[in-house]
Amino acid sequence: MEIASKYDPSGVEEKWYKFWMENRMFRSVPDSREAYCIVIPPPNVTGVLHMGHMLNNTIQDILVRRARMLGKNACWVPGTDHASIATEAKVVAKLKEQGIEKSSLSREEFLKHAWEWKEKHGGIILEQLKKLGASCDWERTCFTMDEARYESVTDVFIDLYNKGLIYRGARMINWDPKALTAVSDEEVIYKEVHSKLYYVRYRVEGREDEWITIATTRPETILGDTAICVHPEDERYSHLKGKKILVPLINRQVPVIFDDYVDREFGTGALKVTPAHDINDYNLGLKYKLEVIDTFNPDGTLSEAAQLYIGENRFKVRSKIVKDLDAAGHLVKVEEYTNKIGYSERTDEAIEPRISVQWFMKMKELAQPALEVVENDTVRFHPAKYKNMYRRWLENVNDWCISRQLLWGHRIPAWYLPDGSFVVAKTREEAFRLIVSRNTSHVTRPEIEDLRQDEDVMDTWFSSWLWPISVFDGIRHPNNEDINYYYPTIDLVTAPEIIFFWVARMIMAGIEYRKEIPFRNVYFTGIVRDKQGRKMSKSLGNSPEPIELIGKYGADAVRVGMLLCSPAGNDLLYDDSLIEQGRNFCNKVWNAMRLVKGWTVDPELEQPKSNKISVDWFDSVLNSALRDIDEQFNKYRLSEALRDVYKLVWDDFCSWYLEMIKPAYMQPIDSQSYEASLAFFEKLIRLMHPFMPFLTEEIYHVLHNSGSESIMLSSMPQAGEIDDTLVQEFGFIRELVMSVRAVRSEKNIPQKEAVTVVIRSEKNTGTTGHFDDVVIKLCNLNELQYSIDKPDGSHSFIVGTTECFIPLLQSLNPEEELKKLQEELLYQQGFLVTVMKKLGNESFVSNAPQKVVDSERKKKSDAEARLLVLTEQMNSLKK
RNA sequence: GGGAGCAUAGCUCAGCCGGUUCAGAGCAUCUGCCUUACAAGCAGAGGGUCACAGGUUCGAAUCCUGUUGCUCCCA
Repeated sequence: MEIASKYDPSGVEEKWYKFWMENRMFRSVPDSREAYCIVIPPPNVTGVLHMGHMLNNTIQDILVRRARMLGKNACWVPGTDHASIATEAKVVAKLKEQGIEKSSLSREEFLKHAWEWKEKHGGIILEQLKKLGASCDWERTCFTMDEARYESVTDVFIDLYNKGLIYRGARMINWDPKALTAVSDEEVIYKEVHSKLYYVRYRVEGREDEWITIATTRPETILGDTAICVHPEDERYSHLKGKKILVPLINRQVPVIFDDYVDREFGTGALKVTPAHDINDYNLGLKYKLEVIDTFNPDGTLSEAAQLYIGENRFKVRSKIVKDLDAAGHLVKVEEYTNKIGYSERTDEAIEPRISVQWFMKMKELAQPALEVVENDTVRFHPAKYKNMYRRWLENVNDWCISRQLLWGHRIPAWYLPDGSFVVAKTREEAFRLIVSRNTSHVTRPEIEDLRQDEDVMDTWFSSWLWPISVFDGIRHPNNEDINYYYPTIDLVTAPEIIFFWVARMIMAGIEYRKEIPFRNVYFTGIVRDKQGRKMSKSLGNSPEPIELIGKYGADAVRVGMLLCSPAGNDLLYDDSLIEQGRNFCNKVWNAMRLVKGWTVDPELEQPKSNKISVDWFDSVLNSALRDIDEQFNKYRLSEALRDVYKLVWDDFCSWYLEMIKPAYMQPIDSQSYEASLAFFEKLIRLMHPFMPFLTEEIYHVLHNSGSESIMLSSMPQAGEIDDTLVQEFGFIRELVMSVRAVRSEKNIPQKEAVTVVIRSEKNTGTTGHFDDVVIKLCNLNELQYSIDKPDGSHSFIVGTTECFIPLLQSLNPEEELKKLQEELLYQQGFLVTVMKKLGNESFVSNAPQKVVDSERKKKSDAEARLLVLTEQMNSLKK
């Protein structure tokens, strides 16, 4: 049967994924083996697969497949995240298209639409992961809002409330006027923007023409001013003690306060204080008991409290009020100014700091143990540099605002009585029982129907932080078989961007609810960027479509290509050529299989010595590589591990071993060499399988003439004995072969034309001779001779410290060669001088370790030997 | 404004506790080959004052200090 000379992944990939699924090979249930578990960072239900997912999930799949082949019970739990804000926005937009306003729907009606949307779009990304080859246990697929997860989140909220770690209160929070919800500090992105600094003068009360000038970037908040603040030691303003200032346009009387918070160098040194709309002003307000006037509505328009511009957008008001201030003689000057403004991560709307009643979670207590486990490497970060970032955040962490004014999410289990008091409970009935049992001073006992549940839902991350526990239902059933077996999980693969949002909080939740870390290692992937270093994004349109890429090159090629250039934590500059490299590698392996598969075996044939030694040599090379690759995996250097595999397969196996062993055209091979080669090949594809699951499965079945076995359930090859001397000896042979090739190329001698090579040495002294037949084959020699005499009329070259000749080959260009030799001679002489200098240095010989001194001595003798040979060669050329 | 990290070949990076002929790998470039597994290939070659300036040391790409440039995180 003819096998195509180009590997075609289409068909192959689908076939094997189906095969794995039908045989439930990704399925994991607890047993006596060691558990290896990864929980997927749940992708957002609104999302589709992007390049970042491809990299991230390729890495997870490699880890899982390898663990499985190492005999562990490997379990990769997939799932998706409900993404409160993003999903709600999608649903609202879709409803709008249908002419339905969100406000016209009840909560239940809206949620019905949201669930419909989720059912329709929420699974797309998981289907796409299958194309990549992801070996998740799909029977365990979870969703952050399915029944078990929903209830777990509710339980945790109640538990933390009862422990006093969750509280409700009025605080300055980050308000998203577009999504109409509070967001946490972590969801605010600060961006540098060009804006203006307005200098506005306020009149001192009771004076006709005495003013104080402040500088502000937000003149629209002037209407909420309740004080002017200056530095207590600022002489420019000390006469204003006890005076009142009039807020422009509305003439509100406000006090002058003195506080060293004010930066005297900034602007005029006088600060307007708007406690309702700035966190620092808010703190000043608390300190000086200032009035708080909230001049904005939730949607960012001005409220009645502003007195002017009521109902108009805050940014429109900014230009209007500037005009009006100018007209009223209050505007002194305007300067260009650059400052940083917070934007909502999800809606990109400018955040409005706002005082609002929200639910908060105390972080300090939880942070401490979470910091410790990372500091002492109980949880290891790869690369470790992220520990710094982690530490800084945890040491300065603020309370977490966990309530959101949205409908799509886990509803806050708090129940209010008509008088505003509340209890936290799972159901209305429980809440009612709690109230009754409390037997508070209610004059009239409330009815159960009077209870009103909190309208808000929780931050999405408040469900994600439980993920490693909740996917095993370990919150509701802390002693179930799954959680006891799979928890703690082993590895987490994620992006550094969510180290605070998610990683840190999972560690906190793990310690709080399992008294145990949630994972032992965190592998941080880099960001996939385009060639110019820009982050890939839909809006820039600089990202290839992952599924198309897989269709064009094959999933294996994409996996290999992306990982090859992506050391942990380093960004990856994506280019199609990476994927081409992956595809070429697949093709190389495919063709190696065609070669080996094409051999005919002659059982009568005795194994030639050259084949025997080639087999022994490659065995050592393979074992050595297996050791190195193990080590790379242990250090989570996956990219380097793949690079080692790539070199082992392409260079050592294909370029050297197969060339050494392959029979002449149409000639049969002996059975021992054939079996050995097959065994090597099988080890190699098993080694490659985690990186390239589809191709290796295909080859596995070709090599085994099919069958129902799967490579993914076979075992990872283990390193065996390494014959160092053999490997070293081959090092010389490799150089010899390369030198002969170089001579051929230089002298234009075609490979077909056989030549003779003479090695200046006694035959069979030391280790020479074992590879003679290999050299003869690779270099197409008619003879390989050993002689201590230099043959006349021959071309010479040096391998290591040994002189070699090709007789009957005249130097085409003696001068050129002489020049080269001269350069080499100079280099060696210079080198010898530096070595001699070291050895002549008393303190070097006495201080440096013996090993180093010995190696310097070896360098010296080697250099001397080469110099001798060089001089001889030059002399003979000069003749 | 505070903190962290990086700077090595045209590009992306490796180089662990200072010491092997240590200045490396892959890609790209150049040269020669359609050699019977593979042109998605084979065989070769060129290319770097290791950002700059000092210091420690017998010895520095590696450790220390400063300078410059870039990136990230936090407020």
